[in-house]
This record gives sequence, structure tokens and C-alpha cells, in this order.
Amino acid sequence: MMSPLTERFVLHFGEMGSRWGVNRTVGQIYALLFLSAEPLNADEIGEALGFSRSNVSMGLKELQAWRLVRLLHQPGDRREYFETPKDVWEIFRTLTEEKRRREVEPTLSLLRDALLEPAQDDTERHAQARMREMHDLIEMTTGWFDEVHRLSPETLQKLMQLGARVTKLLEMAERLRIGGKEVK
Amino acid sequence: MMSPLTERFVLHFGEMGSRWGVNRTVGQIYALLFLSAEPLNADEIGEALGFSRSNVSMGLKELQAWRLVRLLHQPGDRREYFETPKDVWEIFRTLTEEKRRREVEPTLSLLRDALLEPAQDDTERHAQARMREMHDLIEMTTGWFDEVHRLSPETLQKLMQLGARVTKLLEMAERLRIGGKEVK
DNA sequence: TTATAATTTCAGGAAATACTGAAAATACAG
DNA sequence: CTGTATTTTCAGTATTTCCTGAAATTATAA
Repeated sequence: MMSPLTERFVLHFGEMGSRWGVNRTVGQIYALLFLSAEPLNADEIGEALGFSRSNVSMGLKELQAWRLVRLLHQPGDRREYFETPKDVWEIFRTLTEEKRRREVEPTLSLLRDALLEPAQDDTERHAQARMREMHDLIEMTTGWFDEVHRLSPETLQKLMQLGARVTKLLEMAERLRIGGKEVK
Repeated sequence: MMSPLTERFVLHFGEMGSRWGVNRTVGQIYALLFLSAEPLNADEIGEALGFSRSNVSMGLKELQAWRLVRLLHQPGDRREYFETPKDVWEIFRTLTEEKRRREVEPTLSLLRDALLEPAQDDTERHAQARMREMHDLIEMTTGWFDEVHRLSPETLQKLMQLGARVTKLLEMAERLRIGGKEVK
């Protein structure tokens, strides 16, 4: 059975799941797999969490769609086993990529379409101006995420540790014209 | 009535709302206010979206709890009017702050507690090691967000435009010992 | 193949969430 | 104050989402 430590974590992620657009089952399955030292099969998961076999099956399918768990086989056992990626940075990256694909991209595409429509009156002109602001903000932040995703974990870590002191670097960059586009 | 442009945007945000932990009503109210050129009162909102007065009232309350809309009064009118902040960067900042307060902080606090417990066996030791990894990742990324939040929109924008070229800057920073802690 | 183990699908019931209208509370003009 | 306009609360209902067990499908060992 689950240790009290694991159980608390699992219950917490069940609740949090709803805020991330997945249900309690999915959150709990993920949490259990994240903590587990070895891969688990669907029966083990169902038993540990008290869910029906079919519920576990659906939950695992969703987690696979999110690329948050991967399927593997144990030698001499024909059941499917599941595990989460080991590297938490990789998990973080996957999560932001999926969020982007599911939420950000559809929104961007709606905004782009809306901005192509000719405005009929002042109200629409104003609405479009607002949409343009949102569009530009989203495009800038996601574009940045895209680039930063490609950095190695170590570089990323350095950047994070740098924090707000990055301001100093930016000033320096301007003076030294490192930003790619030459500064006037 | 809503223009087709506004309507599409509003419906989209209604759907997206659910993914952000708010319901359709709340998402639509926010979207309507975001696009509106002037503040709206609850009756106007309810009529535009086809929601009951009480539903609008609850939705506005929630949006205020998120600090995503603010209340104001029109001279000579005793009804309450609502608007969204104008600056999209400010909106973005508010959103991340609230998300942090509601999701990240409770998780961090759970992890901290769990890490203080003495491990009973290897399984628990492994679980704690995983929790430590998650804890450190979250603490690092949110600590970084905290600092970056304090930057001016202009600085932030420069940082974003820099994107992955930030690597070059980091190398330079190490050479010049700008990172705050002196490099060995 | 065939038999059986394992997984998935899905209709229907259970649970959770959202929404409404009526009533209560609050705010404010006169 | 008093009366009225405005907002909020909340119990009940509608809607949506979740979860299960049985049946169907798929995979694999013999």
C-alpha cells in the first residue's frame, strides 16, 4: 500500500489536477508514477488508488497524450508498465510545450484571424487594438520560451540563478552590441 | 449587441476558461471587458452574454478575487462599473502571481513538509528524492519569476527579444564575474 | 490457429459544478 | 430616516463531468 508520504502527495496532485485541466484520477496516477521507484502496471495503479481498471486505462491514455508518462515492458511479463521521465527539467519542458499546443496556439490563431477582418466601426477598431496587444504579448513570450527551451539545463540554470541581475547584462549587451541586431 | 468579432473572442475565452480553472461565465465576462472600450455594469454584461444577473455577480466577484477586473463608478450613476487593466504586461504579471499563490505555494509547502519527515524505508527515501527534485525545480523557476517580475516592461521586452542569444551573455558574465557570487 | 491474458470502449449511473430566480442585504438619494 | 435602486446570497434545478462494470477488442503464448 502507499506510504503516508506518498499518499499526501498523491491526494494533493489529485486536487491540483483540476486546475491544470485534468481530472483527479489523472493527477493522482501521475503523482503515484512520479514517486515510484520502478514502473507500475495498470492493476497496481488501480489497486493503490482505488480506481477501476477502466478508469486507470483512460487516465493513462490521457497522460500519454500529454507525453507525461511513457509505456514500457518488463521482460517476461506481457502487461504494460508505465513510468514518468526521470529528469524534472524535461518534464517541465514537456508540460509547457503541451500547454502551448493546446491553449496558446489556438488562441493565437483566433487572434490572427480576427486581426485580418476589416473593422466596421470604432468599437471594432478598439477591440482589434486590444487583440493586437494580446497577440503581440503572447507571441513574444512564447517565442522566447521556444528559444530558451533549446538551451541546455545547465545554461538555463545559470540564467535562473542570475535572476534580476540580468538587467546589468542587458545594459552591457547594448553597449557591446551583442543583441544580434546592431544597436544604432 | 456584440459584434461578430467580439463574439468569437468571447466564446473562445469561455472555452479556455475551463482550462484555467474558471468556468465559462467567468471567461466570457473577462473577454468582454477586455475588449470593451468603456467600463460596463453588471446588467450590460448579463444582457450581452445572456447570463442571469446573479451569475454575472458571482463571475465578477471571482474576477476581482483574481485581480483581473477592477471596480469603478461613473459620475451620476450609482451602479458599479467594471474594467480590465489596460496594460497587458500588468495583466500577465497579475495572472502569474495569482497562479503562483493558488497553485505553486501550496505545492511547495506540501513538499517542504514531506521532506522534513524521516524516511522509513527505501521506498520513502526514493519518494523524498523525487520530491526534492520537484521542490528545487519549482523554487528555482518561481524565484526567477519573482525577480524578473520586478523588471520594467522595457527591460523585460529586451530580454525576450534576446531569446536564446542569452547564452552568449552568460558566457561573458562568467568571464567577467557579473553573476553576483564570484566565480572561482 | 486457439485460448487466454490484457486493454479499451462505452452506455448508464453517480458525483460535482454551474446557473437561475427569489429573497435578503446593502447602498444611497431625497 | 424612508423608499428605491442595486447587489449578493443561496436553495433548488439543470448541466456537465466523472467513473464504473460489462462487453468488445487486441495481443500473445502455446
